[in-house]
Amino acid sequence: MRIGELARRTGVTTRALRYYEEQNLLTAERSGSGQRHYAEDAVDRIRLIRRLYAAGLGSKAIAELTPCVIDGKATPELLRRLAAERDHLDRRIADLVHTRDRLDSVIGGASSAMDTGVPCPRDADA
Amino acid sequence: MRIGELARRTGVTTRALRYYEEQNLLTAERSGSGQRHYAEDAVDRIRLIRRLYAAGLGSKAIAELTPCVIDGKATPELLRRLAAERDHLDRRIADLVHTRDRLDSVIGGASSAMDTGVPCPRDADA
DNA sequence: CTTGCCTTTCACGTCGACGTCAACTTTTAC
DNA sequence: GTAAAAGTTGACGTCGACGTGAAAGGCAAG
Repeated sequence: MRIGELARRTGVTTRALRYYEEQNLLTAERSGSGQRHYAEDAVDRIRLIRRLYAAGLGSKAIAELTPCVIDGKATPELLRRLAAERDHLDRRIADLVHTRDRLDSVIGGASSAMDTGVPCPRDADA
Repeated sequence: MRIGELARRTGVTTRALRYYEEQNLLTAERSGSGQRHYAEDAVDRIRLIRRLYAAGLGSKAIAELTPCVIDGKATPELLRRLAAERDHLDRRIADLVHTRDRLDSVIGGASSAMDTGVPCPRDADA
């Protein structure tokens, strides 16, 4: 398929697809006239890339990690890298959960302040 | 206290503190010569700001929300806003947890691929 | 052949949260 | 009194993941 169809099927713009290729996240066959042609599994690959972006990884990290996932070439180094990213992600999640809880308490305080007309208590913990 | 001490006590740079003021997230008294002077509770306020940034909010959203948290002026509108941000955050957390699990399975696949010498299986679900 | 959509590369624009000089004034320490 | 340290405003730089034309060539339909 050509770039337009891949874009429609994945929901990402053609600009993004060319950008991914520029960042070595994606490769494509070229027809004689220079047009990109993708195989079916490109769709899955895009999905993988999008998930890794969603995980907070940058294009550089993704470029280093995808060969492992795609080709199964898991060097110990890459495994360490993956584990490191996983830990990173874990901490981000914990942070966000903490923040959500704080936000909840803020909401609680604000609600009761509205009910009672009394300013909500200030921040206490770290 | 002046800006340098506040910076040391909060761990954010003076540049960031001036930026926060520019974005109306923070106010300061001025001495005759124009230097900023902060009260003790500025430290807590910075922490609040940092948490909201960590929650993925932008300066604009924070500027709209902090008056509520600080002054207890919780209008129904602001409460709606807070609740909306909370839900947003909730979804982000769920996404990240999902991604982490996917990353775990990738790690699992890569490990076994290393052990068995067999390429890891391709992506299956959405 | 031409119309019209798709594709190509090039290259500057964007947005947000600051970093990083620069040029100066104020405060502090000796 | 003087030098170092810390403060001020102003303005341009950064980084990342694209957006957004521009100028040109490619491809099937009538």
